[in-house]
Amino acid sequence: MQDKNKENQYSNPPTMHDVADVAGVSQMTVSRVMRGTGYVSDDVLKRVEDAAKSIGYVHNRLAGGMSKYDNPLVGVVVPSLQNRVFTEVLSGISDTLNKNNLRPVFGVSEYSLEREEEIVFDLLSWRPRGLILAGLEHTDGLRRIIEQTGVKTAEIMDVDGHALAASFGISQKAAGEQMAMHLIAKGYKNFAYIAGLDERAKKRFNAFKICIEDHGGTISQTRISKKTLSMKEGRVLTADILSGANKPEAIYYSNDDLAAGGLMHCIADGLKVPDDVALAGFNGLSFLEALPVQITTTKTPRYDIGVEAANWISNKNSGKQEQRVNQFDIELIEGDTT
Amino acid sequence: MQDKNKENQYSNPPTMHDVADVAGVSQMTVSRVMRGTGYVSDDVLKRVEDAAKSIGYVHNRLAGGMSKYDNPLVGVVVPSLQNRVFTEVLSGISDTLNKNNLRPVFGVSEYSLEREEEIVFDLLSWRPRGLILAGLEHTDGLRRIIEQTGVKTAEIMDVDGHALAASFGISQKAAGEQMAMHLIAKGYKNFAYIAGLDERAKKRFNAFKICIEDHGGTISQTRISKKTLSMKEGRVLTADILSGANKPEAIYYSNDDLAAGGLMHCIADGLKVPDDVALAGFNGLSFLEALPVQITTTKTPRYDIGVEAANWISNKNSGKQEQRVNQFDIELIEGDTT
DNA sequence: TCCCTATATGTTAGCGTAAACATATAAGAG
DNA sequence: CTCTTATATGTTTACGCTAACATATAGGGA
Repeated sequence: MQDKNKENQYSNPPTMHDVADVAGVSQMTVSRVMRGTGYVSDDVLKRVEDAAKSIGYVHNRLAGGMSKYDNPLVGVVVPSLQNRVFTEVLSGISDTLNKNNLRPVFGVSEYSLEREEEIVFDLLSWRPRGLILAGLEHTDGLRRIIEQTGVKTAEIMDVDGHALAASFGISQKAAGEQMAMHLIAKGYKNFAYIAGLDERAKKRFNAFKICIEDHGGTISQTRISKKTLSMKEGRVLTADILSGANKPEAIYYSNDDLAAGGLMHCIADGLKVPDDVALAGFNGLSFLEALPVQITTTKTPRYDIGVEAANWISNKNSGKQEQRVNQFDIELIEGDTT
Repeated sequence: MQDKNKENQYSNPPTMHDVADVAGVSQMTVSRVMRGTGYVSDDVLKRVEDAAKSIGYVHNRLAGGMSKYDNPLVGVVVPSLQNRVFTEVLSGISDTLNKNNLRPVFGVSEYSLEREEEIVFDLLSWRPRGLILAGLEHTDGLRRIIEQTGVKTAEIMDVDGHALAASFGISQKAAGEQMAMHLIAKGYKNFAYIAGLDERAKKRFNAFKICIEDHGGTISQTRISKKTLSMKEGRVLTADILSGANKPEAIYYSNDDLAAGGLMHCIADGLKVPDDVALAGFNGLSFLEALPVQITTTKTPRYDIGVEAANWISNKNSGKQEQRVNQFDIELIEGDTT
C-alpha cells in the first residue's frame, strides 16, 4: 500500500460511507444518527458517534441540501457594520437564529441598493430558508427575484411603505413628527439638521421638516455627511454650523453619535446647552446614559426588532396570512439638551 | 394540463435544464455561462442570461458544491457583536471577502470556548474554504477537528501563543507592558484595573501587572464586569472604585468605552484628570477624538487585522511555508488623562 | 487543397446525502 | 401459536450540478 494520509486511510475527506464502515452499519444509519431522526438503537448510536469522531467526520450539508430539505441558512444584508444600530439588530438576529439552530450568512451593502441586489442574488444561490433585509427600498430586480424564488423575506427597521412579505420596524415618519412636535412645544423656531445617507433618516427628516414648517419654523441649515456617522463627525459638523452667521436654536441629528459629538463640541467650546443651542438625537443608544448631560433622543427597540424578524423567519408556519406589518413602539426621551 | 405555477411551467423551482430548454442549448452550456468559465459565444451568452432572467433561475451552489470545487464560504466566529473592536474587524473581513467574491457565514460565541466549538463544527458542515476565529485559545476538541479536516484557519487579535496555522493580531503582552511603563514613567504607583471577561485583556493585564509590580507599584483594586463593556458600565465601576477608601492614582481600563465612561464620571463629579485620577484605555477607537479631553490609550489596527486575515484566507497559494505569525504594530497615544 | 488549432458546444459519469421503499426482528394481542 | 405492530436497519434512487471527455465548426498556414 502506498502511504496516503497518515490519519485516514479512507477516501479523503471522509464520508458517511467511511463512518458506516468503521461502525459496521449502513450509510443510511449514519445519516439517521447525524440528523437525529428515525429509529436508532443506543448501541448503534454510540458506535456511529465514536466512529465519526475517530475518523474526524463532519456532516456535509452541501450534499444533503440537494434533496429538498430545510436549509438552516438565513441570508442577512445590512447597510453597514460601523453603525451600532445595525450591529445591535444583528445581535438580536444572531442570538435568535442560534436558538433555532439556524445560521446567518452575511452581506454588507454599504448603503447601495445595487450592491444589495448583487449580494442577495449571491446569497440565494445557497438556497437559504429566509432573507432579512434592511428597509423597504430595493431595486426592481431584487423585488422580482424575491418574488420569483418565493424566498421568505423579512424587511427590518422601517414600516412606512409597502413590504414584500413582512416588515419589522418603527414608523420613521411618526418618529420625525414626534420630535418636531417636542421641539416646537419647547419654543424653538430655527433649526439645523445633520445626517448621513440613510434612507430611514430621509423619511424621518421629511416628516420632521413638514411638521416644523407647518408650525412656522424653518430648517435653515443642513449637513449631509458621506462619512461614517461618528461622534467625531458630529463634532466637526456642529462646529461648522455654529461658526456661521445664522445660528440655529436647535440641531436635529440623524443619530446619537452625531448628537453626542455635538454635545462634546459644546462642552469643549463652553456653550450652554440648551440655552445657546438645543440638541436632539435619534436611537437612544445606551452610551448616552454615560454622558455627563442627558441628550434628548428617540429610543428605538433595535435588538427586539432583530429578535422578532429572526423569529418570524425561524417559524415554519408563518408566511401565511399573519401580520405583515409589525410596528414597534418608539419613545421620546426628554433629556437636558432641549 | 393542470394549472401549475402561473409564472413557470417548468419543474419548480427552475434548474439549469429549464434555462437550457428556454435558451435552446445544453445544460452544460448554461453551467458555463453561470460560472463564466470555458468558451461561450456572445450570442449564446445573451440568450442564456435572458432565459435565466425570464424564468427566475438562481444558481444553486449546493448542487455543484458536491463535486469538489472551491466553496466561496468562509466561517467567521467572533465573541460578540456588541464590542466595536469585533465589528471593526468584521468590517475589514467583510470588505475583503467581498472583493474576493467570498461570503462570510457568521457565528457569535459569547466569549464561550464551548460555544465556539459547537459553532465551528456546524460551520464546517458547509465545507467552507476557510475559517477565521478570534484568539488563540480553543477547546481541544476544536483543535482536533481543525487538524483533522485540514480547514485553513486564521486566528485573529492575538499573537502571544501557538497558532493553529496563522495568526493576525497584536502582542497583548507588549501592549500591557508598554502602558505600564508609560504610567510608571509618569510617577503613578497605586493602580486600579477595570475589565471584562476577554482573554486578550487578561493577557494584557498579566503583563501590565508584572511590570507595575517589578517597578514598585501595586494594583490595589480590580473590577471584572460580566456585562457588556459600555461607557455606562465604565462610569458605574469608576464611581464605585473612587468612592472607596484607598483611591488609586491611575485606572487602567481594558477598553476605551470603559475609560470614556470613567472620564464622564470625572467630568460630572468635578474631578480633575489626571491630577485627581489618571485614566488609560485600550484600542484607540475613533470616538475618543470627539471627547473634550483626549484619553491616553493604545491604538490597535483592528480593521487592518481583518483585512489581512481575510486576504490570507482568500489567497489560494497561501497555506504553505509563509509567515505563521503576523504581528501588527501598536501605538501608545498619550492624551491628557495621564 | 489538407491539416492543425482555436473556438464553441454536447455527452457521460459521478459527487455525498436523504427520501422512499423494503426487510428484519422482537414484543404484545388475541 | 399466529398475527399485528413498533422498532431497527438496509437498498435503491434521485437531487442539480461540474469535471472530464467527446464532437463540431471555422479560419489560417503549408
